[in-house]
Amino acid sequence: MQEHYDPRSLEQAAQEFWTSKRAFEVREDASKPKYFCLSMLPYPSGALHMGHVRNYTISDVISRYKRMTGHNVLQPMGWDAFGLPAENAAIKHKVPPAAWTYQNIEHMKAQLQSLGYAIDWTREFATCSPDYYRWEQLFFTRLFRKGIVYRKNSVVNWDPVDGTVLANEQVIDGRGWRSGALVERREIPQWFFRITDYAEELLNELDHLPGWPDAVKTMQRNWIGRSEGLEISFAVEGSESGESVRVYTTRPDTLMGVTFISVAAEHPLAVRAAADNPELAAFCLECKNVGVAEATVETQEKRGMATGLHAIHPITKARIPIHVANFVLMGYGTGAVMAVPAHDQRDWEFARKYELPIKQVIRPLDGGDVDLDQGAYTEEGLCINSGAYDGMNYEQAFNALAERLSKAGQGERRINYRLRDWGVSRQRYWGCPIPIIYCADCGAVPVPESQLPVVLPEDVAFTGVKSPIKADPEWRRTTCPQCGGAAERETDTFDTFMESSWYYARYTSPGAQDLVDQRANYWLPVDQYIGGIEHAILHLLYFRFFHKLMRDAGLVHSDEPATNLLCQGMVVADTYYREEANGAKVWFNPADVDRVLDERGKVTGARLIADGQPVLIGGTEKMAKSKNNGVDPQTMIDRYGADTVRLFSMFAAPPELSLEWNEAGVEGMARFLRKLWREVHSHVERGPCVALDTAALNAEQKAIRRKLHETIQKVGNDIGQRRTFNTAIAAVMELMNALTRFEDHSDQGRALMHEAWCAISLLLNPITPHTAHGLWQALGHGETLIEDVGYPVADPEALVRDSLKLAVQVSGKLRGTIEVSAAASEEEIRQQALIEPSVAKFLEGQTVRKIIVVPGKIVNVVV
RNA sequence: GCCGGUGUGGCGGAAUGGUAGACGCGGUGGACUCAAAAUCCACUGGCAGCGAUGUCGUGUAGGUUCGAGUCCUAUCACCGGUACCA
Repeated sequence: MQEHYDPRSLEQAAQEFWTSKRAFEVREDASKPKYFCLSMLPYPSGALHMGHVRNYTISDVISRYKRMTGHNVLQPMGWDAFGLPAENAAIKHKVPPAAWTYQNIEHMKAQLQSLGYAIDWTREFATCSPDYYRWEQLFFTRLFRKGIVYRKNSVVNWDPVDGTVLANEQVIDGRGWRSGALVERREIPQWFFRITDYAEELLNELDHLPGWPDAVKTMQRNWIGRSEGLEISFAVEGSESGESVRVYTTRPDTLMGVTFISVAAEHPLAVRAAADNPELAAFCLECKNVGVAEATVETQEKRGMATGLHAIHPITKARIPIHVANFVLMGYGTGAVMAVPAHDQRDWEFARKYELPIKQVIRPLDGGDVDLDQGAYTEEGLCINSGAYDGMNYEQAFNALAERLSKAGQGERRINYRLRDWGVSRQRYWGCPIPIIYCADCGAVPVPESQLPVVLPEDVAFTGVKSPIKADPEWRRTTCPQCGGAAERETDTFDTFMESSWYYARYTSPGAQDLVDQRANYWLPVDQYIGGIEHAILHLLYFRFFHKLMRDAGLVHSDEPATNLLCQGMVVADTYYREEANGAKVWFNPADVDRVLDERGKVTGARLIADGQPVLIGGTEKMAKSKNNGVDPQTMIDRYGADTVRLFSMFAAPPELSLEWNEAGVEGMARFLRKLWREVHSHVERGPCVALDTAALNAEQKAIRRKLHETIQKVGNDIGQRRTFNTAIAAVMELMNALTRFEDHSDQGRALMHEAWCAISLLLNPITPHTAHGLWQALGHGETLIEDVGYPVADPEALVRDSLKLAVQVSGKLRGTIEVSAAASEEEIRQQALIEPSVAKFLEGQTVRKIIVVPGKIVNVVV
């Protein structure tokens, strides 16, 4: 055994051993329980960042642990290779998106391998490969025939100067990021998936996912947003054709309080009214001068304008003005809402601003007063000022109005979802081509299976604004699969959420001549899925939806893609900057900055190492290029070794919280591994030891052995059940501290130490597998694949205690502790607590009212 | 705006409603050394006290409970998502 801990040689040796054994290549094996451990598909952005390291280390710890508990573990890896950043890089660096992407993959794969993950690399793929996306195209054409996909108009951010569609993140303060032009909402035809047909199932199945975080399930429930209400028709005044405006409401009990109607700028009524009203036309145009992002629409100043048109209230027949409002969007619901300012806060503010009437029609159940000068009353209550409906509660009024309106043909009950159908068309080059051919005679025709894949050309000159396949008439030109006539290909590509919605299934079936084959039903569903919380809604909803589509196509047999989900927090770091004369901030990397401390170790300032001059401290933020606070994993691996980096990532915070990168902390982890190595080394140097005889141990030895087995129990539980790797590591550190203080070189003392060092090697193996590999070998086991050794299990006999320490409180305040026999009765504990001197002095002159004894924990004497 | 989350020493964090601050970092003092690095030992939430000890303390304000960091109500700050970033 080497005397000093040398991560470089240790890690190389372990990795070569695993590779030569093909240790992590797996196939279906009916004799073992399967375990599919999956990390979210990485985007090959250029270099591995700490977020990746954290994600894959969590996954690796769980994978190796599960393998050690006898599971057949699949841990795959691949690349989410299509996407916008490749196009941006192409513009900036004049490299084709494909070449840039492949380069990044090669680099990042080497980085991943240096971290020693137990990945089955034979299953790797990149989603930009035609061998992958051809099956996605095939599936799309099948869904087209089933009627799950359809085409309709929808709005996009349009940059009128560049003549291109912008992503929401490319719209900054309402302007295109490159051109600076004000963006416009523009309608274009796009392809959609009928995800709303699955809304009910996507909602209900959340109740059958106990292994998913509540936060994710709650967000998905709210996103789907199921509501029950009425869709009501208001006749438009003076319309000969019987035209009406339809609104949806979940508060039909407030119908008598409607004082105006708001419609979107694109609503047919608004368009008609604007035709002979230049002022209104200008306003409608202005309403469209804003991006499509919900956050933008909902935070802008609420504005509106009267159309001059009126609707007729279906019950009271009152004339109700119709307004255009900038916060109502066409295409979400009916593009029109009934406004009840007395009982809806947004309508109240709008009515106040434009001096529209506010009519109270609900009074509180408790009979209290409502002050409509302060705001809307939005709670449920009883109807007033509502004629025949006065005195009814929410449900009674809802039912009565539903019946009356539906009899009159003016409304009906409806279940509505906030969830909208999934638009999958993107007007971009670097994505999977949508396999549709447009024929003048036959319309939109799916590309036949025999002609798939529709390959995206990779060797292109891409300069920015226009997609090469849109610019190239030759690529577009084709013949109609139905009539053989001249036709054109679709030049839009898929949303990249498409590729990441089914990749997990493809991992199970490499080489299959369909999306998947029968192997998918051995591995699926995924047993543990791990990724960032930022994917809580979109990716995870599409992922669940796609699984149901595949199920309904007979490809997989489960209802949900993943039974357990772990959402890890972000990796953050300190930021440092200086302000330039023009107010611009220049950011400095934490590695280039020294912090100034006071005598208590509190940070009082910071200075740049290069010039010794002060820099400002900008707080702790997510590692990002824009703040120059990213820490390169490769530098850390080169400096400390992969195991130290893995250990710190798991130790610094529980997985769900954000992790603050701190190099001093990393040094602490390196120190721990060095110390562990040194301790095992000196143990091994003393030569072989005798077999452990647990019956022959003295009291001190028994206490150490109990500590050992308590730690074994805790670590197994922390890694296997609680997934709190930080506390598992802390427990091992605590054990090691106890062991180094335990200087007992007797035969049984050394045998006990041997048991302990062996157990620690195995306990730490999921987290620091290279070090564990070296220690296990040094402890006399030869070069072994530790994953096949088995995870330590606590010896119940070692856990037995003779006496317990109990805390004693007097009226809830801690006053002392007592040592009681493990067999002591409650009465004995009571007596002992009362005579304990530190307790008794607080009882003088007091009357003991009762004594609460919580077995094994605490005694509370209430006075 | 809306939905979800987080808030505990100088810092990261620990704590099935039961001894708040485990473990690590940082800091202070000491040992070893010609010296440094490495390593080892002791102390380290605030206040009062030589000390024993007392007292305050988990964003803020209330509440439930024998007992609240943990549960409830309100509120503030920060983070994530908000349908074309992934």
